[in-house]
This record gives sequence, C-alpha cells and structure tokens, in this order.
Amino acid sequence: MSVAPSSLLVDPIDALLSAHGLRRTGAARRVLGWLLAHPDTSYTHAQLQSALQQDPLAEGPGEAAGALDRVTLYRLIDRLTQVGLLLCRVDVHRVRRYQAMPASVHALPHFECQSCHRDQPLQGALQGNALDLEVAAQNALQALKALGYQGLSLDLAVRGVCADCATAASSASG
Amino acid sequence: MSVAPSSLLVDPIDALLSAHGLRRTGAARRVLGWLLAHPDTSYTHAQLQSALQQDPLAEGPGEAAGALDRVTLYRLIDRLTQVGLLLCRVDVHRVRRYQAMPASVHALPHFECQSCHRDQPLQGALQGNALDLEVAAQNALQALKALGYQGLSLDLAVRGVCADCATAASSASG
DNA sequence: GAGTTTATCGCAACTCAATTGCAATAACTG
DNA sequence: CAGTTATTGCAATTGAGTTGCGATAAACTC
Repeated sequence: MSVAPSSLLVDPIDALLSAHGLRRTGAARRVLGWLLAHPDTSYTHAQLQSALQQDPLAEGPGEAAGALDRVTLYRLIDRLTQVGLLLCRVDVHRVRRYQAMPASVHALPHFECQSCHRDQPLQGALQGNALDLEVAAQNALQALKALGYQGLSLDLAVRGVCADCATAASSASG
Repeated sequence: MSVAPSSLLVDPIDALLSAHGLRRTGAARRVLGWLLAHPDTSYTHAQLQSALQQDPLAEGPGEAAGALDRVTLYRLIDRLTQVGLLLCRVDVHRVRRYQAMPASVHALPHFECQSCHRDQPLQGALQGNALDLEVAAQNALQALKALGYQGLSLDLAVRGVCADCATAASSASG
C-alpha cells in the first residue's frame, strides 16, 4: 500500500519545522503552533511559557500540556528565530519579544517617550505622513527581498520626549 | 563691579544643565561634555564609564578624572535622558546605548540579522529607496514636532535573515 | 555669608532576563 | 534496528540594571 506523499507531513506546522531543518518535537510543535495561532501578538519568554502551560488546544493525543522547562523554551525560540520562523525584537524594557514572522509587513511607526517610558502607536499623530512612510518602506523591502534577504520585518521607532512630558518639564524648571 | 549676565553660565554645558533643571555637578559636566564632544557615537554604560575614567580633557582645575561610581553614572544618564538631552536606545544585545540627542535626524536604516546577529547599515542595499524613506521620515518628524514632541530621533530597523545566512541554511537542509 | 532644603553621590545588596555545562533522552539516518 | 545527533531538563552562573540608605554638596532663603 503506497503512502501518499502529502500524508507524511499533513500538519502544516510539522512541514514548517522540517522545511527549516528542525526536529518535530512536541515542544517545537506547541510553541510554533501557539505563535502561528496568535499572529500580530508578541510574547516575552515568560508570557509564552505561561501561555503554553495552560494551552487547551495543544493537548493533542499524548501531548502533555505541562510546563515547558525555562531553558528548553529559551533555546527553542532561539532556534525558531534563527531559521526565520519567528521575529524577535527587544522592547523598551530590555526584554525580548517573539512572534510569528509576518508574511506581509507594515511599517506601524511607534513613539517611545524617554521620560514616561510609554510606547505609543503613531498612526493618529502622523496623519498622511504615515502613508508615505508605508509606501517608501514597502518599496525598500522589495529591494531587500530581491537581494536575498528573507523573512523581513520593519520597525520604525521614534524616540524623544512626548508632548505631555515636555510641557510638564518646562513648567517645573522654567 | 557689575557682572555681565553671560558670565554666570559661560560654559554651554552648564547652561544646558541648568536650562533642564539639573544641578551642575562635576559628574554631570563630565558626562554631558563627553557625549556632546562625541556626537553620532553611542556608548553603553560600561563604555561610557571607562571612557570617562581616562578622559584627559575633563581634567579641569579641581576636576578629578577618577572613575565615576557605577550607580551614580546609571542615575545620571537616566536623568539626562529624561530631560531630552540624551538619546537612549536598546541594542540587539539588550544593552542600552546613549548618545547626545542629535539636532537634525536622519533615518539611517539598518538590518539586524536574526541568524548571525550582525547589525549592518542598509544604505547600499536600499539604493534610491533610502532617499524616499528619508524624505517621508523627515516629513513625519515635522508633523510630530508641531504636536509638541521634543528631541526626536528616528530609528528604522529591518529584521530578518540576511542573504548569507539564508543561502547557508537552505543548502544545509534542502 | 550662615543656615536650610533638596538633589546628587557612593557603597552594599539585590533583581531578573538570559546563558552555560553536562548528563539524559528522543528524533532522525543508514 | 543500531548509531548518530539534535533536543531536553536541571543546576549553577552571568551581567545589565535597580533599590535602600546614609553621606555630600548644589541651590535656595534670609
């Protein structure tokens, strides 16, 4: 009885893991599965660990839903990131945040205030300029893809002191 | 003998400190002086401490050039950053990097490879697209300044897997 | 200028994300 | 199925950054 080739890797997650040279272990399936099921959301190592710990969906046949070892999770997300399956960035608090590498990328500029340490999106404030940035960024990414770069994600951060903090500071010392 | 008003704060560094509500201490003068003397260069806390330790220029009359206390330096750069005199960003290695807040900002896109962890500038690869990005970014900053944001700096980071790592990975598993 | 207030300094102890070494285990390969 | 090699889990360690607190010295008041 010949086996259809597609039945070897029915699970798209397994297919992804194998295609990137990673072993199809329970931990890898759980982590990649969770992140692919929650696109556009980034998780710190701690958040990901606790999310996986009580993930009801991951309880496949024989798939224990217990806590994954801290170090194992660290090394696993490292591997997933290195092959381009995950996107990793460091947030304002010096903590790494992981998410599934998005297929199409938008610029989504954000502002980091160095006084109140808030990280706010910049859509409203930028108005039409955001669109120009978006177009320019998309063109830039196309150029990079043509050069062989893979799994590209764009991060546009503006840093400074927000209007609230600026007025508060000037009223205090001026 | 009347004192000319300008002689009260002849030193531009002292003037900056006072204007931002900070005390004109030896440590503050040394740190801000060094960073203003080295624009376009960012320093980690450790780099800044060792740079200041043997700074020959800072040895003014009565100004000791000994090592500044670790914690003092941490708190000092925090204060300078909060008032907008310094620009602080977190690099790929989760370490904060400080530099004097630049007067005019250029987008200077850079690429962070998640496989080899190299952080390379993107001027060459982007070609004409870099210029479009620059223009769009400058316009965006003008819009923010009009809204009261201060001391703005722009950071355009592209993350993914560089061409070298991508070909290396595909030849290993494909 | 003397006295008061308040920011800054310096030391010690501590937090927390992330890393390293190593033995045990489980996927892949022939 | 046996052998190889990636992955796992535990313990111990690193390193940037923080907190508490008494001591010092700017800035402010009279």
